[in-house]
Amino acid sequence: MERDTCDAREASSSADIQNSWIEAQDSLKTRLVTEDDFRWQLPTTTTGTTTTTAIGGGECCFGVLKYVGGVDISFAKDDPSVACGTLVVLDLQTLEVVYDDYSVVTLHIPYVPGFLAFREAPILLQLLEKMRTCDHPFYPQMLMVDGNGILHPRGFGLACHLGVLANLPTIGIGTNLHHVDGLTQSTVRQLLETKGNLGEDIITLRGDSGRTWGAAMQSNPGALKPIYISVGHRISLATAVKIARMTCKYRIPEPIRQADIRSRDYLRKHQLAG
DNA sequence: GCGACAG
DNA sequence: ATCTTGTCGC
Repeated sequence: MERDTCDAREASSSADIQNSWIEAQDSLKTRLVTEDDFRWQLPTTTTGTTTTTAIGGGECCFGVLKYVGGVDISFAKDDPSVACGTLVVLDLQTLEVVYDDYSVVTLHIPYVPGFLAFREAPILLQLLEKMRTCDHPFYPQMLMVDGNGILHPRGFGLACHLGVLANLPTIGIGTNLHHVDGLTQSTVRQLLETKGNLGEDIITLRGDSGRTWGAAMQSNPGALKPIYISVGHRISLATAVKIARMTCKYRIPEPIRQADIRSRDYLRKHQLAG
């Protein structure tokens, strides 16, 4: 049990770890699907009521999107390593929570920008797996994630990571812009302002390279601050935006908002926050 | 060298 | 992410 007085012989430096993380991201990224790849269909909303798209006049062959999942993690105020992962499932028609589950763990991996998944994905995957292995009838048909999808330095954020590993369609929702490919808050603000005069509340996030990274949407009529929507896995940006719109009761899409609120409540109620 | 950097 | 109550406003 010799006590080291210096870090010279550490097994791996943080640079080594980050390089291994980059390799893992690049490897998982080969399995990423950025187009619609699911068997359900979106409900089509008409004025006031929600109806399903008619197929052959009868019942839909593959079902309609009904169970939308949301995941988030909150942290204890005094100890940032104590985290509560939360999975909720909402009924898309009513936006009511029909399932929720929580897992409090101690995290040993720090948050490093660009590598959020290595800190947060394990606990969230565990919650999904628990639900899937018991064949829960409300297992989500798709998942909304608090964090970006392809809007990420290497095009593989938390939403992609979770989508690939859980083999679920996912959408990334960010509250703040992770600057990538020349995109900045000020450019987004300017573009939204211009679009706003034309009655639009959304812009496509196109970087200097010409690549489309996602969309910025002013989901709350009054507020200027947008949310950042990006493709996670097995879903197109157009579909992701539609679903984000359908689930926005307030600024943050309801599945994520509920996961966020309940996650924090859970820590409070269990007096794990201090 | 300096700033930026999802949660 | 978290520390934090009420408060101003639509």
